[in-house]
Amino acid sequence: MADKVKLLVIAGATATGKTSLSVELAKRLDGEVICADSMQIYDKLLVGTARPTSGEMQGIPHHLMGFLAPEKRFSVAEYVELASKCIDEISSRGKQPIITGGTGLYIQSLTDGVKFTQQDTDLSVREALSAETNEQLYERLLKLDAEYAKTLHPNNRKRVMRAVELYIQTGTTMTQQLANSVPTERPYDDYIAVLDYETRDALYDNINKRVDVMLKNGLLNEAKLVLENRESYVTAAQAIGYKEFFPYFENEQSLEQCTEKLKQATRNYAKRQLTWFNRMKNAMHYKAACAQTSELIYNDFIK
RNA sequence: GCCUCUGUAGCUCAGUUGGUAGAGCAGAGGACUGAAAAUCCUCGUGUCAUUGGUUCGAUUCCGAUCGGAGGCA
Repeated sequence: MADKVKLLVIAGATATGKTSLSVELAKRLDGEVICADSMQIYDKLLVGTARPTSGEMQGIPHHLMGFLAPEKRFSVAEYVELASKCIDEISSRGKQPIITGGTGLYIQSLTDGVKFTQQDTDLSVREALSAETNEQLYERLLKLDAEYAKTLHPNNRKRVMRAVELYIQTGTTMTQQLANSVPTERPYDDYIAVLDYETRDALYDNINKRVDVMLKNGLLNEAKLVLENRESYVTAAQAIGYKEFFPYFENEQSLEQCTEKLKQATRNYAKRQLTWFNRMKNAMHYKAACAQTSELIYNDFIK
């Protein structure tokens, strides 16, 4: 019990100030930051993913940021593996690991210590299944794993397909995986702080302003890059902040329209993040609430 | 000044052959185990511009008034 690594996690929706807060806490705790963000891991995409600049990092080492070519796919399983190693490595040097990011799935899987079923990267099954309709896929899943199928809506194609794929490739059903993947004991002595604003309006206001700043910082150049490579940037092209400008480049919509669309998409995304973190707040391991000041989190963490 | 079209949910618009109305988007809530910034689910009462008339009954038909758009002078 005592030899568990102490882990600080700074979670929260986009534009809640995770970056500056984690740098501040890293300074006080002699720590290093590990990214828990599904898009900031990619190289070449800085402005749109709000990756911290070297100025913002203030000399604090940041890991798992911009290390992957945008052409590469990535997955939670890989994330948990890489982040775990990173935590151990930082901790072995006597530094405090700090996880910072907004991808709920990554954070939860890491802190719960989810053990994913061994599976090779093989897209052939997925490709083979892609010809089937939602109904056909759902029928298939009902036969393989009715229990899990009942928790999904037939329209949720990606999830249905993944569950089928999991079984075909590994012989394990999703129900089995869910039952066996979470260890009874959490791997880290973790402390999760979730950042938020007093009101929804304040959050949305900040998001809108940040989009305007991104545009001044050259967001359109990155968007153009993503547009030109949208075939190969499989995962990265899904990032919010690029695809919204495609209609502008294709002379279908004005820059203003696209900018509004981007602000809206970001607000919608923030809402989804809030839902995720709200659920985490209700779980046992959640400890701090709505703290925008480093003081509160710092004092609570070092207890 | 005249003519035509138009005024319905925060926005864009359907619709009611007269029995008080519904989509998309926005917004709110939720789910989430190898694409997760992805994907998916649930939630729709609003003086149907105002005001008279016809009618058992008008948002729907007729008139007037006030907005808006276009056309002709």
